[in-house]
Amino acid sequence: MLYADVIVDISHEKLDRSFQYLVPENLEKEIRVGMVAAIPFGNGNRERKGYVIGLSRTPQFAPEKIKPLSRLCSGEETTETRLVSLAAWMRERYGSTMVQALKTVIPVRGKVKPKEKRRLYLNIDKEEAEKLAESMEKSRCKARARLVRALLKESPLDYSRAAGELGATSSVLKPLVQQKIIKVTQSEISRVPDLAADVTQEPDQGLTPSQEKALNIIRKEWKHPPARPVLLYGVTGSGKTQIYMKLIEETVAAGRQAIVLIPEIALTYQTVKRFCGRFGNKVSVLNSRMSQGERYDQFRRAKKGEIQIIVGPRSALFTPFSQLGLIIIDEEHEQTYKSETSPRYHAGEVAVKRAEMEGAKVIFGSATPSLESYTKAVNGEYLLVKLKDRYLSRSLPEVSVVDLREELRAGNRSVLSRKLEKAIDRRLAQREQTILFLNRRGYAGFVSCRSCGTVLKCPHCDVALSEHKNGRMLCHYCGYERTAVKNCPVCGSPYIGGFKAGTQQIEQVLQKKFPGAKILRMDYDTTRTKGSYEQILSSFAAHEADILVGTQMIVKGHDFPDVTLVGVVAADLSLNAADFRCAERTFQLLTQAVGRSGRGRKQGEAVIQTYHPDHYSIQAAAKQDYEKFYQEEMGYRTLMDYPPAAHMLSVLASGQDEELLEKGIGYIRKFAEHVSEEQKVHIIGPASAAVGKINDVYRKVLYLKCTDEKALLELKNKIEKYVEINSGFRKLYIQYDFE
DNA sequence: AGCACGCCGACT
DNA sequence: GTCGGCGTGCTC
Repeated sequence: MLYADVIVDISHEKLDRSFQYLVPENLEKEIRVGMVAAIPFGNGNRERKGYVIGLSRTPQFAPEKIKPLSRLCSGEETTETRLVSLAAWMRERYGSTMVQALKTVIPVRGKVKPKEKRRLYLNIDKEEAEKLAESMEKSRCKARARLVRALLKESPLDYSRAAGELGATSSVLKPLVQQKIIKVTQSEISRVPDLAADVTQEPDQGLTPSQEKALNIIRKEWKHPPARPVLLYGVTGSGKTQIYMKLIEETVAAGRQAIVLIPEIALTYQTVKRFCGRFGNKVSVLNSRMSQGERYDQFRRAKKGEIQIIVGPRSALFTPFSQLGLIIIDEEHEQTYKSETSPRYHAGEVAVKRAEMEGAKVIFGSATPSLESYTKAVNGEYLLVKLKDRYLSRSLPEVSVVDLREELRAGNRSVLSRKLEKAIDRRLAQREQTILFLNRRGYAGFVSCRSCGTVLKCPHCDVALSEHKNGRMLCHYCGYERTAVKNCPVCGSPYIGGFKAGTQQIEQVLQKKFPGAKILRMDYDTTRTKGSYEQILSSFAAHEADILVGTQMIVKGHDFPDVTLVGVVAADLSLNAADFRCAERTFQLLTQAVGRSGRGRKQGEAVIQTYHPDHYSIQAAAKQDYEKFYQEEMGYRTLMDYPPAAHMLSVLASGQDEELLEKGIGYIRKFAEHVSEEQKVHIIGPASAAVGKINDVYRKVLYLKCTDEKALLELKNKIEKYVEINSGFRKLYIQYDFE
């Protein structure tokens, strides 16, 4: 007896789980996970569509009550079935529930009603309706009367409003419709977002010889299977986007579709503009501020073939194109490609998998490839294509590194070194623009005691509180708030205060030093409202200000031709994070920041301020030398058994009962030790997670390192089973994450 | 979502 | 008693 786990294709939260069906013997050989099946559902055994998400030999439900499924719908593969099998692969690869995986892959099966809006009309004239309502009130048809009265006041009436405010359930509505008193229409309301109104037609400018050369290498690789994914490594400003566009054009011309992933839509406003300009109504854009419904509409348009290209963040990867031909992952090294919620998938990996399933090609692009991708390229798993020249042979900026310790010794206590200050002054005199980059958000960051080192923390979340302008202390996780302290709560010292290096301070310092300069600030505070990103960026691009001060968000993918100076205020801020990838992140941020300078006709300059001028990530970034950085960093990863030298799995357990949590994760450790005896698995922890407590839920983490990826995956599966079988883990929530 | 079941008020 | 509206709960 073979049973199939099926998710019913009805959008309702209560049905958001699987149901078991018996597989008829003649279908046993044919059925696969991911197929769509017709199933009898509910009391009336109405036929429904369902996704097969699992197969097993054991019934989870009273066997006599399990109905057989009627038939398999699609012999041939459809977009949906492929996406469902992709979800099945993700479930296995990243360790999540099938429902979670399916939800990420086939979105918007939930509260938001799909595309159409149901509306109710009165089908009889008003007098008649008035009489009818009266007679209904007299008889006991109160709910019906309510509905008719509402329709007398307002016609048409939204079905959602009728169902919500008036409590008109189907058993109220249905008889009225049958008696032809009320008419229901299903009008389609398309929520097509207004693409950047100021899109300008971008002509095909033609390619430089080095771009042409890179294109030919890619075309050649893709001509003959197996077509490997391509890692396009091009220095900042080398014109990767033009290569993407050419490849997209060819894909669309061949009757296939393309997905372009970018880190965060709002950050690459200019990129979006360029795509819209080049491809017009063939392209659609998804962004993270869009509602679920808007997103759903775009997916539906893609499915119907109304668009050929989609540009969007991570989730755009699951656009249901029927003939997917190309997936581009721009700024491939970005952290946003890794999902923060279960399944904790990496868009790059999933892209390769989806492409493999659908016969599409993948291209990764970056000026600072992640160590993972570059290693794969070095090993020949990806094809490495280099773009070494800047577009139109503009040269890279001149970079200098300033030792902040020296500055202090020389008596300069300002956040601006003498060198940086002079450089800004020169730019102002020449009417050129400056970008100052600070890798920190908010006003003052954490507050610490200069005498004993105590840091003020949130009592619920175990993270440092940040001081805000109004003098209050805030927790950025749970919103806990308290007043500022005058004395250290531990040693009583009055020397307690913030680490003064926020964007606001820098703005104030600049204002004082250069009273005539126009300054723009861009950070989480100034970009909270819709459209403010675009406003600030276009204002700066139009040279309406001389200096732009901001956090990481300003260093990504913008072209400001008048910027000839980039200053990194404190490179150490990202270098001292408690994370094995902090050197990589620092190198990436610095390289990208430096690359913002001198993208126009004039030669650019960059100044990096730091307390660690000799660190290899800073040195390599200053010289824009990726190879050098890669060698150094890979040495460190290999020495420490960190990815990509080894593979690492983190097991995050969380729960409200701290004691139970400690016990549970201890058992997992013991189990892992026991199971992996023969393999060389290093187990680290358990330790408190980076954020040890969120909203009074404790979190502990266990790290498992192993050079053999398959062995680690197997170990994860075993732990998953172990946790499932033992009821002691019922009150703990376990998440898996391949780093 | 859509169907059956059972409660409850009104009328024979 | 009986009829029928209307809320509730379940669906492998």
